[in-house]
Formats: sequence, structure tokens, C-alpha cells
Amino acid sequence: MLNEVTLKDIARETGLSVNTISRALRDKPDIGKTTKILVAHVATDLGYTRNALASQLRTKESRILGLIVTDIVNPVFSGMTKGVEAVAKREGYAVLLSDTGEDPDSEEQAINMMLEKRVDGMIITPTQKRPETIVRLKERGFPFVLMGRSFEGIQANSVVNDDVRGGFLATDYLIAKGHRRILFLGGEPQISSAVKRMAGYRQALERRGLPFVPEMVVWGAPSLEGGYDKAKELLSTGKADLSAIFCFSDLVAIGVMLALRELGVGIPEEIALVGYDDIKFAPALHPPLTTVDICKYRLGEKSAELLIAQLKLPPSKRMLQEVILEPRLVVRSSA
Amino acid sequence: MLNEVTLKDIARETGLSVNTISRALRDKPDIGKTTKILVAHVATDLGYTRNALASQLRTKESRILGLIVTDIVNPVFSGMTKGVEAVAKREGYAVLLSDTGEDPDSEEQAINMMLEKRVDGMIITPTQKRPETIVRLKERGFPFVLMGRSFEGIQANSVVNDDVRGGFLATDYLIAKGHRRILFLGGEPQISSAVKRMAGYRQALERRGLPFVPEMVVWGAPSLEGGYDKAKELLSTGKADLSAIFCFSDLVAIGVMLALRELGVGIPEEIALVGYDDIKFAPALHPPLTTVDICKYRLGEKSAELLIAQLKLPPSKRMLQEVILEPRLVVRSSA
DNA sequence: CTGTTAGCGCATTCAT
DNA sequence: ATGAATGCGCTAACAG
Repeated sequence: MLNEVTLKDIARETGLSVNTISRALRDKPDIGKTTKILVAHVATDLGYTRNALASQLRTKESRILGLIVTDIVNPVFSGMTKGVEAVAKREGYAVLLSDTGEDPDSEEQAINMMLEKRVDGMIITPTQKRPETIVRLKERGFPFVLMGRSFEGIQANSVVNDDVRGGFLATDYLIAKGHRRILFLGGEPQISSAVKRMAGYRQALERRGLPFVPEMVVWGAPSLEGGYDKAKELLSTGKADLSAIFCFSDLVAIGVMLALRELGVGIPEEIALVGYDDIKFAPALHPPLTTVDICKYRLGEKSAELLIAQLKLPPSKRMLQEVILEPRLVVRSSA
Repeated sequence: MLNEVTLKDIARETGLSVNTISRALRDKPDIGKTTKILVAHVATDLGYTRNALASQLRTKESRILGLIVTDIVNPVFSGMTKGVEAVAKREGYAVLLSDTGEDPDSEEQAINMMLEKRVDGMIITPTQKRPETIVRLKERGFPFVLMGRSFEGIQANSVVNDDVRGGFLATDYLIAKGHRRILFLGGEPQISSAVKRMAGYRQALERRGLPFVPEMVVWGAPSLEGGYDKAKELLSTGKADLSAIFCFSDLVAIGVMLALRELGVGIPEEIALVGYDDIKFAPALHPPLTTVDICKYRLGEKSAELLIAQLKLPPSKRMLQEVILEPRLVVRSSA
């Protein structure tokens, strides 16, 4: 940046004081109408761009929100990101993005970086592999909201989908369709959403008087690759006895689909499949995927709204809020 | 943020000067080993977090890169974003993200916001609906690189896929498979990548001695919805005479797939389909999509690398670079 | 090796 | 309605 036009330059040009320029540009009431017009004119004339860094140093407000996700390529998170970005923009905030790749070191590093950059608040999808990181942030009194995942033991602002309910919906649907041997597949057991979806799965089983068999719960990486690998591992031995799989996510389900196709297993005739998230591509899959919609975009919007609402309050008046959004079963043809 | 521990606090605590603290924390060579250890200790003790805003005001380096994409939910852009973020992080930069939704006003607003925030440089996927916005940025001497799209008339740093080549590859493959009536579908004619892919399409036709029929080129929104709408519009009348469609993007192709399925048209028996981008879900589609891989992640990485390399150079030594990455045809079963 | 002095660009007192 | 003085937290130039 060569173009360092400052308030001082405008002041010199107009013969006014720096102070007056500053106030005029921010449209303060105690500046004359004509002065404002003059100043605005000269400012654009000189190509002035206000230095947010400098003003932030004074006002102690960066008007930046930190957003930390575990994988921006995952449609669930990119959907949430879009929601966050939209309301941030609407409310005059910029978004600093960081992708942790589910790595706790990267998560910690991202948080520190954002603290240094003095973001006003953060929206975080925690890896949940090192809760202390989040605890520290909380103890510090720093404003943040957890998005999509929350901790059992840590009270914090959070916006999540009702995962237990969603897990119930999916499983209950499979049972109603006559399935008795249903596998729950995917997600790591420290991820809250995975555990909750599994809890919903278990709940549905028990409500219908079906036994909960621990061996029918298989954890794995919450990704396409994770689903593929686990499905291959389980089914290629040929001894798995099941008629349906409820997957932690659509991504996992896609991995399973790919594996089943390779193994020549028919969906849903031989094995029925239900995913979770309702990503945009779910209807275009082979076959179209039955899944649970979590309204990713809304989740992102809500997270940003909650955070910004908190920021507007004086710290003493901020009360923790946990927002839970309702999921919705979307029946297509994979189950 | 209550926790406003500053250098001054550490200085008071250690009895050293603010300056020494500053230098010690930045590990400058002219500070004693023991002093450094002491300072580091007191700093963590007090819970010091350096105020990047303040230091940036002095050094005139924000260590922030602006990233402007047209749709973060599009796997192409989220893939690029991941690449950008990875090298930015590696090189010590943070990423400020903005999503324009292909809207030129939003694009302009995003650029101005980032200018105010004093990002060191920007990586932009331009909407190409208002080239002046980019021209102004260039005239200002501000460092930026265009990612995925470039302007005919504007010399600028850019990292793009060889779209002409990719369009050629896709079309030539279809021709080799015996198709003679091939439709090019999707993308807006101001988007450089769309025009170039079409040029490649045309080139393949002509090289094979096939006529280029203007009516066989149909523009539309570069999205799933755009593909769906156009396909419905074209085929539901039943008078379209074609055996294959080369789509601007995989997203468009998915839209077309959905439309064809509704219309009961078989893929690839009745109409063959080729996409572009090779998004992660392409192999899981119904049927698995034949497409052109553009290495999104690499494109993002390369863009960030190029930008950062420029930033390291003194402004006078910066030379414009246009990087073109090679695409690759990925044959699956939709064509 | 360490301290003193100065100032980045802006916004906030307090005067006038 | 406008100006002068002050300082946000940090780094850089220069002493010593």
C-alpha cells in the first residue's frame, strides 16, 4: 500500500483540523452540513480509505468475528460458514476464517492467532479432542459460541441441531420399514454430535423394544474416506449381519455407498442407507439419499446472531444461551 | 476483552523498559538470554497476548490476506479456500473471507472493507460483472491475484485452470464416443472460465470437422439450479435434438441429472453427460460423473503462494504472473 | 545488551 | 461548530 492518505492529508487540504475531519467522516451531529460535504468530497478526491487498524486501536473494537471450522470443504461447514458470513456482513463485521482439519493443535493455534488479531468474538466448531482449549477461552471471559457441537461438561453459548432427536427420527424410520439389524456408523466418540446421534439411535431401538447391540455401533473418521474404509472393513469379510446402516453424516454415507457399489451390494434392497445433514447433493446421489436435514445455513446464521447479540450487551449482562434447532427427516430412496 | 495485559505491565513487573520487553518477546538478537527467559516467563504468567492491531499500525503489515469468493458452498471454491488457508497459515498469514454470491455490489463492498482492514493483499474470484472494480484495485497498486477467473482486457496476477484445454478434452472425448449433437450448457458469458470452456468445446468440434452450431450453446446460472432449470426448459418441450451435454461445471451437471431423472431420460444411454471440476462427490453421483479435474486445492495453494511471493518483494520488483494449471479428463460412467 | 524518545492513524476528552 | 492536546499498544531509531 503506497496510497497512505490519512486524515491529516484531508485536514491540510481543507484547512480544517484532523479532529474535525474525523468527526465529519463519521457523520457526527456537531459538525456543520457544509463542512461535511466539503470533507467528504476532498476525501474521495484524495482517495482516502479509513485505516480500521488505527481506529480499532483506539476504540478497542475490531469489528471482526473469528470463525473456526474443522473442514471448510465439508458442505455442512461451508453451509454454516455462508450463514455466518451473511449475518456478519449485514451487521458490519468481517470474518476471519480458520480451518483446523479436526486437529487440536491447529485449533489452539487458530484461537491464539485470533486473540492476537483482537477479533471481537469467535464462532467455533470444536474438534473436541482437547476441551481445555475451549475452557481456557471461557475462563478468560472471551465471547464465543460453539457451532454444531457442544460439550457435556462445559457451559457455553452454543447453537446445535437436536442430534438425539435426529438420530431417533432416522432410526425409527428404518425400524418402521421393517429393519431389525441396523448399524450405526461413523463419527468419533468424542464428537458430541456423533454421540448424540447414536443416543437417538439407541433410544429408537429401545422404544420399539429392540435390543441395543454394542457391536452394531462402529466409530470411524467423520468423512467420506472414513465411511468408505469402515464399510469395506466390515462388509468385505462378509460376516456382517445387517440390513441397514444409519450413518453419522451424508459424507460418511457417500463413502459407504462407494464401498457398497464396489462390493456389488444393492441399496436399498440389500442394505438400506440413511445419512445425516441433507447436503445439497443428497438428492443427486446414487441412489438419492434418505437423510436428516439440519439446516446448516440457519445454524450459521443463528450462531452469528447469538454472538453479535452478546457483543452488543455489556459483559456483565451476557447470559449463556444454548440454542437447539429442530431436525427434519427427508425420505428419498436409499432407505 | 477485559484481559488487557500490555507490554507496559510486563515492563513494570520485571523492572525493564517496554522496549526491551518488545524486543525480548520477538526474540531479537540483542537481548540477553536470561532476560528473554525472564520476560517470556512473566509474559505467560500475566497472560499476555500481543496486540497485533497495535503492532500492525507501526509496521504497516497486517499479516492478513483477503479472500473473496463467489460462493463458499460451491465445492470448487471451498476447495480453493482450503488451499489458500493452508499456505496462508504456513506462511503466518490469517485469512479474511468474504462471499459475494456473484453479486458485483457485494464484491465492491468486500474489497472496500478489506482495504479498510488493511489486508496485505487479496485473492479474488471476480464476479466479472463489473471489471472496473478490479481495474481500480490494480490502478491503486494494491497487490492481488485473481483465482479461477481472469479478464481478457486486464493484465493481472492470476492462477487459473486451462479452461480451453479442459473444454477441448471433454468435448473431444464425447466426439470420440460417437456423439455428434453435443450441447454446451451453463455459465454466464461474462465469466471467463465459461467462455474458455466453450472455446475449447468449439475447438474440438472444428478439429474433428464437425459444425459449430450456435444454438447448441446455452448459457445459464453457473449453479445446480441453473443446470436444472435450463435442462427442464430445453428438454421438456421434447424438441431438442442432442445426444450429449457438456456442462460448465459439475454443479450444473448435477442439476441436469436431476432434471433428466424427472423426465425419465437415461444417462448415458439417451443423453451422455460430462461435467467440469471433479468435485469430491462426482464418483458417488447417479451415475458417476465423467468430468474434468481442475485441482481446486492446488489452485488455491498456488494463488496464495503467488500472492505471498509478491508481498515479499519490494513493490518495484513485482512482476505480473499468470499461472495456468493443466486439467485432466476423468472418465466415469455418465459418458 | 538495554533505555530514551518518537510516532504510526485515529478518536476522545476538554476547551473555545 | 471547531481545534488542541492526549494516548491506544506497539516498534524503530538512536544512544549509551
